[in-house]
Amino acid sequence: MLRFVMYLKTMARKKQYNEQEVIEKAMGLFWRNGYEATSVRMLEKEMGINQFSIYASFKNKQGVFLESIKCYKTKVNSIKDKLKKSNNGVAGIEQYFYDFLEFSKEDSLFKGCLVTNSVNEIKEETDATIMVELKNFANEIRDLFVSNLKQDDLIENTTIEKHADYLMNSLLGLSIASKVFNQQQLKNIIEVTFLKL
Amino acid sequence: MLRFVMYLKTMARKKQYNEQEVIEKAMGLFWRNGYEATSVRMLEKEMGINQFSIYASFKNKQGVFLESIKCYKTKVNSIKDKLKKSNNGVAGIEQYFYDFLEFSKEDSLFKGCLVTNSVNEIKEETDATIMVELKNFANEIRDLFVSNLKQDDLIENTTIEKHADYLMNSLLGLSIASKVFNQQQLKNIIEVTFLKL
DNA sequence: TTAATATCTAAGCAAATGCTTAGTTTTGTT
DNA sequence: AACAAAACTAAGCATTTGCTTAGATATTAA
Repeated sequence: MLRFVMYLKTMARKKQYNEQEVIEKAMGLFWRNGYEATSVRMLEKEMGINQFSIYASFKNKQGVFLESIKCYKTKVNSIKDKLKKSNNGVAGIEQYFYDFLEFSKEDSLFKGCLVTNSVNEIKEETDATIMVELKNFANEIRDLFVSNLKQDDLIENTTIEKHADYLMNSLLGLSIASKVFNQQQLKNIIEVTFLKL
Repeated sequence: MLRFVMYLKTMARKKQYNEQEVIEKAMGLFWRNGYEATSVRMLEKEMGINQFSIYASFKNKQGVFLESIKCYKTKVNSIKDKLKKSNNGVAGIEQYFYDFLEFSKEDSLFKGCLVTNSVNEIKEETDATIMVELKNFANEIRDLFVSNLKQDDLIENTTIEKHADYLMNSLLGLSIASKVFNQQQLKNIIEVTFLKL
């Protein structure tokens, strides 16, 4: 109550930007560029707002990055949800691989997975917060693999966890492979990965 | 001849460091830290020589990095040669996966593959030279996979190339997975990867 | 209209970046 | 012993880094 009154009392000029919108742009830059190689000046230009506003809204560069990861996660949700609802076992997982490739492509450039790229850059000791965030993300997808694997009778229950790890590894690989190999090779990779499942 | 005389004439003070030795130290730093996050001051300390010497020997930071990649390649040769001589098909490749994990481990920390890490950091447009270098490296290992796959009768000749891509993808994945998953999971990944080959 | 205050612009800060230079030291040749 | 020249030290360069601050502007409640 008191707080509400105080808010009204101190309410003044409105923000001229939408935090969600500018974070989406920041995310794109981090995705293309990586964390270290993205400077606050570059963020300014990309987000279209002044440094003051960046720091007012997100505290610091790491804050912008953490929000970008959150934003990335919600974007990934579109293909994650599809997998969640698929209910067709391994086939659904295979489709997820193709969906990921499409998702990570901008024009003809493959950007990989923002989270995977970050795992490579962030050093556990100095940025434990971010690393925990990243490991959680990987495990969320792994869990979806587990539940889809259970839908088929192809894989023994005892080896489902192993197969989930196997599939996560292939997916992580694809994040890098997409930057090095051509489209046909990427298709081959997915094909062979699921060949004997 | 003339050149030799000139060399003798201008011969003066000797270098107080061995270029190969200091590059090995630089490589270790890049491997642990990545390219962007490694500053010339850090290189100074790690290599144990002054900035002047760094620039005299390697031209610039990128020069140090390129030499580090070369150095990394010769280090990898130890396990690559083992694979080359193995002559036992898929089993030899599987052993290479384990050898790589051991090779990329420092104390209890997995550093991944320096080249793979770099692919993630370097953007094709700005650092084309390095990217070419990295793609070549990946293809060299891929070629070894091809020739080992041919040693077995397990895989049809028509699908050997596909399987080589598949294995390269798993290996790339392992470079990241080793930073996120535990030892048992890594073992599971390799096990399943080779289960039906 | 006016007072209060959140948000803006733009200039500025110290520190770190990659790289260079001036000047000293060490070495080999004469 | 004296000279020439490569290799050293250490200071310094311009630029960029992440972040802050002073002051102008806009918006709301009274």
